[in-house]
Amino acid sequence: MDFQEFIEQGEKLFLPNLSVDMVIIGFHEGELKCLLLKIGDKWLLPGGYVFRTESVENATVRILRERTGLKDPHFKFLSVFGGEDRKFTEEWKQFFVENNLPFKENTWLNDRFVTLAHYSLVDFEKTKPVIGNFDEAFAWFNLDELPKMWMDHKEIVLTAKNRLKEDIQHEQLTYNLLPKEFTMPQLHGLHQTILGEKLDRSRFQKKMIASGAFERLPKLQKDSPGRKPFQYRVKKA
Amino acid sequence: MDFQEFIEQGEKLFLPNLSVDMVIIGFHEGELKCLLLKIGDKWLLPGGYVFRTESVENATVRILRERTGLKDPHFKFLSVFGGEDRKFTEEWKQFFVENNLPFKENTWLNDRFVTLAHYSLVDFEKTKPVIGNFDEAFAWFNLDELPKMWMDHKEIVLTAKNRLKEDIQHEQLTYNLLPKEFTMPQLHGLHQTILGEKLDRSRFQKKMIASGAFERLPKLQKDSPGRKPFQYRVKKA
DNA sequence: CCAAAAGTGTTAAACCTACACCCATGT
DNA sequence: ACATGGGTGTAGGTTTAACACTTTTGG
Repeated sequence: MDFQEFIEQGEKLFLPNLSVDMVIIGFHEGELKCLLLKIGDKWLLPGGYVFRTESVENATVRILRERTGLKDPHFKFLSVFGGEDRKFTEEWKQFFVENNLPFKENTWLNDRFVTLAHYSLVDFEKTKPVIGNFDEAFAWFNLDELPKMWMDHKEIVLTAKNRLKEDIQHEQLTYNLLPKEFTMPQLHGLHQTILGEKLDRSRFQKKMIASGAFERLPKLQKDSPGRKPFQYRVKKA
Repeated sequence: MDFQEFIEQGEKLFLPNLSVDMVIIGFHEGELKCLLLKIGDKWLLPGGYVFRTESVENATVRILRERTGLKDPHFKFLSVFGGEDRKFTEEWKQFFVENNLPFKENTWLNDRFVTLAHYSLVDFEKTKPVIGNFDEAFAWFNLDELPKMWMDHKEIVLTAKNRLKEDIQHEQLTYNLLPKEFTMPQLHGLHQTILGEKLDRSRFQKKMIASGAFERLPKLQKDSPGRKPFQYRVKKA
């Protein structure tokens, strides 16, 4: 579907007033990053709309795949953002004007939207972002150094950041941020980054192993200075 | 808004293809009950639609208040149900025909709906249910003895039941199911009912008190057989 | 005074914490 | 050999579990 089609056909193809947004989180060089797209001079979350003939879940996976190139991306529902005047009118207007496109006030794009926000944890190395119809660029931003963003999108990212902190306490899901095979030191550092605090190395290691979620691979990794760590993989059910 | 208005104006007033449903849960005579409404020969969850000029949250509270008569009802988001063919066409058709109403296939009521399901914990005694536009009756059903229900509404109730089990482990929220002042034996029985298992009385009591969420009232309650229990109240922040 | 209900104690096991210690490896 | 990074051990405190004990009250 190209640009023109999208604008013209959107109203017929998609469920109106409903969008799906994704906070796509990766881990790179000890920092949590979030994938954003640029439209005009501000950034926004990867997102999309639900086809009238498609389930919300399907739309979510489809949108994720389109933007990340991943076959089977992880994702989890985050929250509904449904403010009474949640519109992107100003942002779209600016974009259309700047690009010499014909701006119409009453396009479906300018309607009030309820969005179903999700977060997705991805392997930074495996993720090959692809920009969408309107997007000028993509970039990974440190969760603590977000750029100017559309509407409430920054708030959505911060909600995801906090939710991740909570979820990590109850579920084993952070391995989604690492390659299939990873070491305990890597997982340890990741947890410290997410929680923003130091975690005892010894205790962390034992807790993770005791959780039974991981299986140790007899191989060791090639590294440089110290002892070589074991690798781990998520235990298949 | 009366019946006719609702059908005719609905399309203009409400966000299309989006509904809000509520699993309203009460606790009565040692059993968890769920408030359902009757339309035709099946039952459904209290629910409604979001005004175009209203936030989702506002709609949720409004719908809850309308059906329960409670001023400040508790509620928590449950899940999105967004199947690709989630329609009530058959159910509405049957209802309209049986009531000699003119049925139109392509009314907004028969559209595909994405619903935002919530659960609400209420004080059974304080809740005075009110039926809505189409409803013939309301009733409280034991969560384990649900009647025939519309579409996926039974699934939604079961999702709420399971979610409640999980949430109870992490948050102090079950007091919403009891009167403002309650005893530990009451809270104990409630937890046992929700979890479906026996909990050590001694440990439960100490855990609850240690949580610091409750304050003991020096009063005792009048009862019949044994010792009189303390009453507790949620500690104000 | 006895049974029932509610509250409190007791003990052992399990778990968490904060380190200390030991092993492997590159320089 | 030694600094670095990784893995494991241990002593202490805290929390949990299971059940025993005590207090209060109605009959």
